[in-house]
Amino acid sequence: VTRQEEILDAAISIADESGIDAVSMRSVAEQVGVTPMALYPHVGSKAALLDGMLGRLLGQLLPESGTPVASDLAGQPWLERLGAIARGARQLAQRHRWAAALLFTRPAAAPGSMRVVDLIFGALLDAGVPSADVPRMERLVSSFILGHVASEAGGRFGPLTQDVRDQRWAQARDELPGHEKLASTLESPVDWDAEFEADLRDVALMIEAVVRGAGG
Amino acid sequence: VTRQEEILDAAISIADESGIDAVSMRSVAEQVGVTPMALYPHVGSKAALLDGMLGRLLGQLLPESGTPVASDLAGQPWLERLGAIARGARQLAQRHRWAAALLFTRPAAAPGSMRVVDLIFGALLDAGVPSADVPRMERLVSSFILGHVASEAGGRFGPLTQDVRDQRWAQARDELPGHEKLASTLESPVDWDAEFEADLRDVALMIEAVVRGAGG
DNA sequence: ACCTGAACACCGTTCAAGT
DNA sequence: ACCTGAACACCGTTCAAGT
Repeated sequence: VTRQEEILDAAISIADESGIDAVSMRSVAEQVGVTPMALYPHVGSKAALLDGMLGRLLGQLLPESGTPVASDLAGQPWLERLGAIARGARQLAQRHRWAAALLFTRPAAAPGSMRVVDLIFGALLDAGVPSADVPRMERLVSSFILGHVASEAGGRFGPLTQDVRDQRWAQARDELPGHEKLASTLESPVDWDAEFEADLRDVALMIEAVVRGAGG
Repeated sequence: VTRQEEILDAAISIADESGIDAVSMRSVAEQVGVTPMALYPHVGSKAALLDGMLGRLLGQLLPESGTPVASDLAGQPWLERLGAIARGARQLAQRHRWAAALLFTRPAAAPGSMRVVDLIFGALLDAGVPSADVPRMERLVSSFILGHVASEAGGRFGPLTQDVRDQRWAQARDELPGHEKLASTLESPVDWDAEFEADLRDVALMIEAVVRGAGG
């Protein structure tokens, strides 16, 4: 474990416990047991620190090639491999709620992120998606996964506060006809694990439809 | 135009010109021509200011019900309506690059966001999606739209720097077989407008597949 | 009701200095 | 090579005071 990794892990643990806003050069330095200025030779700047934190997580998203888990994955059909990546991303976002938002703004130059893209490329090729469409479909699929995962982590799917619920129904009668039609369905609680699996099935339907459309 | 709206618009224009990090109570106050503390009675806090900025944009995403544009939309087939929402969201993110990331973390209690959800509900119902699946499909579709739009705005799809490109190809031969197979395709530049339209077509394929699966 | 000014406890980062 | 300490130009927010 290098000194840099030690610093990144300290920053990650602060972010996990107290949120990304609690990560400051001063708080990280204190956790490492050093002066804020001592971090700079190792991480460069605050922005580079955030990049490094994300890179370290992405390195852990999928197992290193050569490990038993990696070869288990290699033998699976394309849909299993895609699902494993999606579930891994969701798990990562659940464990590190601050990370999801960063994935959009940091161009993901981290080596780990390119391996993830490559695995999706491979799954789509095996599914029969035409080469010309694979890069676009990779962006489509990863946008959905990231969007879903960031929505869950960020609270976009979460329960509204009571005031907002009341406001919602006061408004519903005239301006929100869709909500009114779905009133009974919207009452029941949601099983988010089941929803994610159902979404993955529907994404698979989409991929198969694209393959059919291209195939003939 | 209330004083609050004047403050929100000042903050939005600062964010558009200099990024969301440039929005501070001090910078907004200066633009309004007032002391930082004078903002508090109107916007409450920095966090509420960000919520207000987002709410103001969402109010502009779709036309008020009753306007000509809104009734034009009402007469269209479901796919056109869905496309109009998606294109509106993309346009909003292009004009206000800072806004996309906030949409994940602010539970979107703004009245504007509920109208958008309702329009998607309506489109999915008209498409023939079973009521029980509509809320989930709304989250799936909006997650994709948000994910795509945030990726474009945040630079996740953007061109890598030259160093990273070189690193990529050094790595490609052994660990990135997918990239190697797609080498020729990955060279050509991407038409992002066309990609978004192609994605919308594929999302429509998915919705139709779900309808078929449920229908019999 | 609306605004000001001073103050407090924070930031990221530079610079000169230590060992 | 690695770390420290003081300093600079910023933050969001509280509080007492003004009109």
